[in-house]
Amino acid sequence: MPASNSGSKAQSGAPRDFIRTIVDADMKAGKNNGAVHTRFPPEPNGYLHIGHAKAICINFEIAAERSGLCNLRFDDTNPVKEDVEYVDAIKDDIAWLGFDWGDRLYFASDYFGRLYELSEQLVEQGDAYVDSCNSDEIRELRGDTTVEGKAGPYRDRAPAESLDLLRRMRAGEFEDGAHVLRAKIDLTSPNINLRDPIIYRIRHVEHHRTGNDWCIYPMYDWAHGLEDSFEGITHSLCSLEFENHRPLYDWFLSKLGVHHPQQIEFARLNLSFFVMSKRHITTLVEKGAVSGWDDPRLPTLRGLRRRGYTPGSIRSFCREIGVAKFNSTVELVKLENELRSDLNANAQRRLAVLDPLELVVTNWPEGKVDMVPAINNHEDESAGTRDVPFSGRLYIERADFMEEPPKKFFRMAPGREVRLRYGYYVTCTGVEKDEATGEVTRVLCEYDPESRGGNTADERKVKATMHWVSVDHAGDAELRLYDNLFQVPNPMKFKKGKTLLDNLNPNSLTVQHAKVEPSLMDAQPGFTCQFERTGYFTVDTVDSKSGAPVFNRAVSLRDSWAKVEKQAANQAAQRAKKK
RNA sequence: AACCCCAUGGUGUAAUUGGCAACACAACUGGUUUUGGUCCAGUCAUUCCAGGUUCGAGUCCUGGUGGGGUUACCA
Repeated sequence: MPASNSGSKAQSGAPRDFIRTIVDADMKAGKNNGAVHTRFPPEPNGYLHIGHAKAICINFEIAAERSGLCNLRFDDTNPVKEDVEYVDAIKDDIAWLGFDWGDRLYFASDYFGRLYELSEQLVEQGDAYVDSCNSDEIRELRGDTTVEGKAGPYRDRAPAESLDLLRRMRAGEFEDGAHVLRAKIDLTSPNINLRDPIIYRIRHVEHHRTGNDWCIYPMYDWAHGLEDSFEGITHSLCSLEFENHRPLYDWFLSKLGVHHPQQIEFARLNLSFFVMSKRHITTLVEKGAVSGWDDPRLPTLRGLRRRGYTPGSIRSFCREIGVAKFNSTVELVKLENELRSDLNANAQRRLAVLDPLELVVTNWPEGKVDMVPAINNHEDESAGTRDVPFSGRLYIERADFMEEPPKKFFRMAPGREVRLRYGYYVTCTGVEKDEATGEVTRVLCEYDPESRGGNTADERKVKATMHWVSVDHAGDAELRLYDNLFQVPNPMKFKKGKTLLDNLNPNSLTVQHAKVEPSLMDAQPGFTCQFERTGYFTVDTVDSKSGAPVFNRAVSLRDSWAKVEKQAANQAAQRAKKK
């Protein structure tokens, strides 16, 4: 199970939404014997992203909350687009999220035989016929939203003749495209899906699971409802774009007189600063804008996982955003908030200096090393402490020292006393500079031997507590600081002649070399911790090596000092403008 | 263009089904703090518009406006 305190705050009762309301009403009315059974039905043609996570959470959680079941079913009806590689990746991602489909792993391809038999029944009933028009002719005859469809020459083909042709299609007597099986519904329907939709098409293609057993493959509309029916699904939850397919879903099931689940549609997830569609993510991968499908800047589950997102944070995010039929865009900060909330409670703290500046403690005894205890997690006492070496030469953050500090700057400055976290109070006594550039190369200070651990007997206050790492004990680590992949909230909005790529953020990845406390040098891939005062980092699962760790920044800490700085900068700019 | 769906703070969702618009995030104030983190307190909408029904409308009706989906031998 994922380490998580997910749901710790959304405590105002169980989630409520229109789907849960329908399901509960059905159960109360005794429909389906009062049971609920859902399914998550991906096509194995790509990797899952956080939008899929929303659907996964909805299906698995609605069932679990009501002691029901949720199946995992691969909708592998189109062999030209699918592959086992994706089957394995999808299973892995769902399990990582923490959901268990038990022994209920199904494939549409396992139903090919039953699906075919029912199609013969439909033909015998006179509800389907074999059409021998080619795809252009079919499209032409079907019309469009302004033009009514017209019957083609084969629509009134006798059932016996259609049945014979269907059997020969199945037997492989025809080339791709020679015939199709179509439902006989209504060519004049304003809903195009009802204008004699295709049920089977001929495709002499090897299927990743059934090999060459079949040369006709069922279309989504034919397969999906029946799969739901076979599995005893009670509520078939899908996204809004299938709304217009529901009449067809219902038509097939009622014509066949089989178990009839209820299809309910909900809005897909949109997240600001991200693109969710497979097509666009593919573009990013192919154009080299990202390193692959598991790039930590991508909203793919593999990317988020590598970035340092926890399963619990994704699940609580999905719970928080709710379910509705309105096409909305959730702010990225909402997701980040869930991650911070999870990690704040569960991640251990470590000391790491991202942009090192040397600090010399001039009154520190030569050669002395003091192992000071550092608290692993203030939010979780059971996480205990660890000892960190403190010595006379330290690294501090360059941004934590200013020779001429502005008003609200609390950190180190000449003459000022600050606390080095878990260490000692130190007072800045001077600086050393590069004579040519004027850049500060070292900061000098004196420590108070009575302040070990960060407290003094006289309880005098300091305004800042800073993190540090001992120079002689520090390890070198590569840090990958991620920012939004796109620089605009809606990357799909671009001017004529421009593309998605023009909205990329050129600074979405910054690589830095940091000084880290010794314990971090053998951190295991996937280990996630907070670098105190900077952010949450996770050891990269691809490029990190023992002794040469690589850390990905999952998310930074909230930084109210940055806001103060920004405000000050804005005010200064405005003042300059006035002059 | 036709058909279908949708519309509640800056964002995402609630509202016991016609009865005081709630929660989370964001933003802003202030307090606490050995992380400028966390935590705590406070501020921030009369529900797209116009009519109607009603003692009473976010909720029901009519008409607008705006947004999304569909028009594949993909799912």
